[in-house]
Amino acid sequence: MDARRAFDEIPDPNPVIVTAMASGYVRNNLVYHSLELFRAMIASDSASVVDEAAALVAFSASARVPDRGVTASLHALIAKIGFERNAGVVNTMLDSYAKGGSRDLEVARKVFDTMERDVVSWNSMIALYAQNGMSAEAIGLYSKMLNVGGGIKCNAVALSAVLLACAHAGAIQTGKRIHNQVVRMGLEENVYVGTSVVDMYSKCGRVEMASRAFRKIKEKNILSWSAMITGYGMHGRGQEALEIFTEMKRSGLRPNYITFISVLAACSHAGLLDEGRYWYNAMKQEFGIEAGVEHYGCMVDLLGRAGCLDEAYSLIKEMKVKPDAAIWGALLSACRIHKNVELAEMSVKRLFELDASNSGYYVLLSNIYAEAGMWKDVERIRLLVKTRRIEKPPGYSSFELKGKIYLFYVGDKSHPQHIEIYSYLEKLLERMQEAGYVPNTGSVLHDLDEEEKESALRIHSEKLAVAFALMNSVPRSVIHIIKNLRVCSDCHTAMKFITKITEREIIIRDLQRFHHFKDGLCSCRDYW
DNA sequence: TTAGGGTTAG
Repeated sequence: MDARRAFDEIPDPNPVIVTAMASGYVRNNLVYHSLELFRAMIASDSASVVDEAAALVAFSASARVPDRGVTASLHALIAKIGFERNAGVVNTMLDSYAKGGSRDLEVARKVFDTMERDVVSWNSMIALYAQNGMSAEAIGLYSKMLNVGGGIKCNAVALSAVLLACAHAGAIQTGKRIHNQVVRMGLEENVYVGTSVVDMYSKCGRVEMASRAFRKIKEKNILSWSAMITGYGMHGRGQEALEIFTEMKRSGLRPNYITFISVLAACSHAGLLDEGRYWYNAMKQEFGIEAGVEHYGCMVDLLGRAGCLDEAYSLIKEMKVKPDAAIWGALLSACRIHKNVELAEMSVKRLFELDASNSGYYVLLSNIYAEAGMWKDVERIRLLVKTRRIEKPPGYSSFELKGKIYLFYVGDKSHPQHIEIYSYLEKLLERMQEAGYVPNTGSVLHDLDEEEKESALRIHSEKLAVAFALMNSVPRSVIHIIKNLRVCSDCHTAMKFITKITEREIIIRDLQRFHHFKDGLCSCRDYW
């Protein structure tokens, strides 16, 4: 590096020069070299020569390395040289605690609570919560900022951070409130805020609102377009996703690695087999983008679900990158749809070599055996789960009522209204069965007798959440449910009957995509 | 010759 040679020739570099050198390292991703300079400063006890700028550069460097020790020694240094009240320096430290490898949000919060906060401090803390999936904390802190923030007003940065939290939680009511604030502040055209609004509405099930917000963004960048493509894709509206993609290219923007993940995922959700194949090839030939593991994942999913299991398997075999668990998982999932036990067993073998701790794969394989009536193998998998001490993340569904998020776990009885919810659900099930609903017991894991299987299905979290929503929401309003796993096929069928009987619209976001249930039909046309 | 916070996939 030329800069380093020049730096070494300076006999007694002052802090300005040291800082410039360190910052050069950070820009070139040579973070450790940068930190080395600051370590030397700390060690030589020359704290007096470290100025504010140097401390800022040091912390932004430490935010990029997984070394909590560095952040901690810098933390000690700023106290020593009297920068602990300097908002600029402390804000950067706050960020480095949470963004460095330690992901130490608790320490970050402690720093936040004791510092003299300015608008950047609030925004950083809200963003850190939002980026780490702690939506309730992010939304709560945003409200706190407006109420007790000592006159701090929200700005574009706070809005995009809190919108991310709403998107993650599927908090449509809060999201709409924030959107109103965006409109009042005239920030609809802002590319950061606008893109966040698009993302929020997409992930809260309102793709039309997302589209309207998208049109208002003045200078759309690649992220705005990708967000809109993803939005249509998640809702199974593959053709519209492709139209946006075409429009993006016409506007002069070049699609990148992530854009193609959005495009291929959209094809996969909508079952657009030919289009998916076409864009997969064009990605390399026309745009020079080498397929990454995520693109292969989309293609295996697309081919597999369309029933081209052999082609999906061949694609995996010819991959230039090492297939990861998600790839074999996509094939396994396709094996379930097309009831291919043999290929499923092979996929699982490869899966367990990569990641034997993920409960999802055991459940999937067990379901495949169960649907094939191979109960002995189901039992074998259950034992494996036990002996390997595999922990299942509990399945839950959530529903937002008057701005508050209610969570329902499988068989949940913790809700104060649970007796009413269960009896409401019983009555609903009776009416559904009169209308022709037959519980699909094939999706039950355990080797239970038929009656037991039926009662196991009744208490799935999405059914509980929908019952609660029907009991408490405004009549005729659309019901939004967020689920942390995939919807099972019985719940999918049940929702269709529920919309028919109650004449209500239900939108469920699961781990993969959206299902819009209306008048006894689902937007996915049962392709999922 | 230096300086803190925000948006896209799965």
